[in-house]
Amino acid sequence: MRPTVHDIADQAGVSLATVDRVLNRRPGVRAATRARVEAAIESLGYVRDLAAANLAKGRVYPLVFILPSSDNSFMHGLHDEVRHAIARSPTERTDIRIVEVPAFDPASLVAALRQAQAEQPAGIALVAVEDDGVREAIDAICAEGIPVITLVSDLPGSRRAHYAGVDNIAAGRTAGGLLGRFLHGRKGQVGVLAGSMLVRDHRERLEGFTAVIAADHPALTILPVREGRDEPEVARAAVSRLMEEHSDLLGIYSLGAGNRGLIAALKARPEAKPTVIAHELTAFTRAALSDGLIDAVLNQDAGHEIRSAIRVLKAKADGVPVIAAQERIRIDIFLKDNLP
Amino acid sequence: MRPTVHDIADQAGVSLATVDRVLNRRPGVRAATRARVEAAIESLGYVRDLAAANLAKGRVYPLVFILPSSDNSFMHGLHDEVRHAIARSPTERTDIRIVEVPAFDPASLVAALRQAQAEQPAGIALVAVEDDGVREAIDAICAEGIPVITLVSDLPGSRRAHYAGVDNIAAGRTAGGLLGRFLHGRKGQVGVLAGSMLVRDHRERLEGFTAVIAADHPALTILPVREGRDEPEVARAAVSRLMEEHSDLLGIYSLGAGNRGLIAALKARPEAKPTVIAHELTAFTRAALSDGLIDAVLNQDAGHEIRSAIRVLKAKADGVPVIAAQERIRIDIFLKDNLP
DNA sequence: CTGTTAGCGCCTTCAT
DNA sequence: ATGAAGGCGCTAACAG
Repeated sequence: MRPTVHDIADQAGVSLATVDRVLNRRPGVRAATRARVEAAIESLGYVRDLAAANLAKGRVYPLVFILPSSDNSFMHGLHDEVRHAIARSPTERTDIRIVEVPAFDPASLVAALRQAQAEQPAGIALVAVEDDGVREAIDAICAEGIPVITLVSDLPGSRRAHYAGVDNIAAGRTAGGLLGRFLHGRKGQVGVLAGSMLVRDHRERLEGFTAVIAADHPALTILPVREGRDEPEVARAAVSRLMEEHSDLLGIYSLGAGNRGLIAALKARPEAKPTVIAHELTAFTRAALSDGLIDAVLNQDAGHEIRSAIRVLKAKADGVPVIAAQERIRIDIFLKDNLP
Repeated sequence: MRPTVHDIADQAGVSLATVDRVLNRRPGVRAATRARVEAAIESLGYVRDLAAANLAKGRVYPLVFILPSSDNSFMHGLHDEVRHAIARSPTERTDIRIVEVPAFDPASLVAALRQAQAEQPAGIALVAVEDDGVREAIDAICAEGIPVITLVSDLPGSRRAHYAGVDNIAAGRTAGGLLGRFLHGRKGQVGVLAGSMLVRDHRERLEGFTAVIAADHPALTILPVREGRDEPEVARAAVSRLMEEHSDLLGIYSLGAGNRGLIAALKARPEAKPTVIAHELTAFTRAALSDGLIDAVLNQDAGHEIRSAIRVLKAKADGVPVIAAQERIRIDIFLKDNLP
């Protein structure tokens, strides 16, 4: 049988209340007594039953998710997954609030963070934007002991407790490796469509992509990056122009969202079909994969990211460890042959 | 506040004990009373607090994992993951026993199932072998209300409650798609190395592979399958022979385990480097990927499979639903560019 | 058939 | 500074 608080109390010769004070680092215990209790905990190998503790406390985990209000399928999916999590709240003891902020807008993000902080939730998750003000706002929250984690796009240099998202440099490298092999030694130019160079995930994907093309596929030249703001219409215009200016384009790497626009542009010029690698599996990219318009899709599973974020926030709030391997968000690669 | 058993008792005008009997479908309640209680449960929207129930019951989940004793890295990894789960048992209320059986041996598997059944555990997981005796043994256990799930290799036609493993047809299709694109229109022969055609996962991978090659890459011819028994030495010999007999081999799809042998054979003939797709990321395949000896590795994450199997078995034992998307085991595709 | 009561492991007033 | 007692939501004897 696992040792309980009663065993500790017996062994240390104190009451349950004192044991509890020591366990929860509350004041009102003489140093000597505390030491006795701690010795008992140690020697018995006690580990607290979190479920029982939560039952007694009636604990719920108020969490705030700050998400950009971008109008693209990936972000819609992310929102949906948070809503699903909200539906599970009763059994998971969570109380999740979604806050929407304009995309790529540091000031709004900082304001949202401040407001979330005022609520003193058990944890905060956000899609970060690379900005020092954001960094400071995050650090201020962490300083209060509230765990903050980044979602989808990380913010190194901040004190965030965790990043729930893929390794974007590896994602970019993978795109480069696939595109290079699919193009198989042909010589020519490839274009890159990004959302915004303001977010770290897009910058890192480009970095990985560029590195692999340069190292392993020197016959390919990368054209200057076009930005589509992750908005379908902007993306469409950018890709159309790209294809007009370079009629002999061999490939396109779409490393952001708004692929609806990319696909529209590809459809508009069926005679010049480049090899295309895109990110995020949505209804649109899925159809394009099936049709052969897109050749491979790199995906991050929004459901996994959200569930992982919640598990990690709860664990951090309780100060218990997580299973690291379980929380690594993987890059899914989809070809038309393995669509789920 | 969520309704509790007390609320039900009040509303139905009965005692806690009666509510509990109804909730747990135990006998000793008049039909009329039962109906009243059920009406109260319904109208209050009651959902039981599993954590509290488990606390009261002192519940633990005795589970049996039946694993083949094959000497290859993938199976070693699978064993390791179960051991990790055993280490977490205290906090997860599980009590896991590992049973080892010879690989590809239906009779031993049936014997192990019978013995596990005798223990009346809360659930059983096994790596299935395609065999009617195994099917019957599984069905007999399910008939007793003990959930059985298949791991890595499924057994359709049995009553197993769940399959924790990848879609092997899709895996084979993916291998075919990648190999075809990497070979990019070249004309010639490709070889296939399997473990045994007795296990369903290998048969399905072959099926998917063959279909895609035939449909999308008609310039490629698939040679008759060689079996390596998932044993490194047997696999090495098989591949060596294959390469000797076909000096102009364009590609190899290794759809089973024992890739240590495949790699040794490839190294022995550096002058004739075919394009190679293999399964399972291990220390050996990882090194071969880095070295360019293998071009892509399809992987199933053993840790995810084991954790998923445990979650599902517990859920089935409790009769509660699982999050389907969370339990889908994905096919990871690794190139040298996205090694974790 | 139905109800009373104690208790799972932990936390929290309220006294002392 | 410490302890006694009651309760979280649920289950399980044991009585009636």
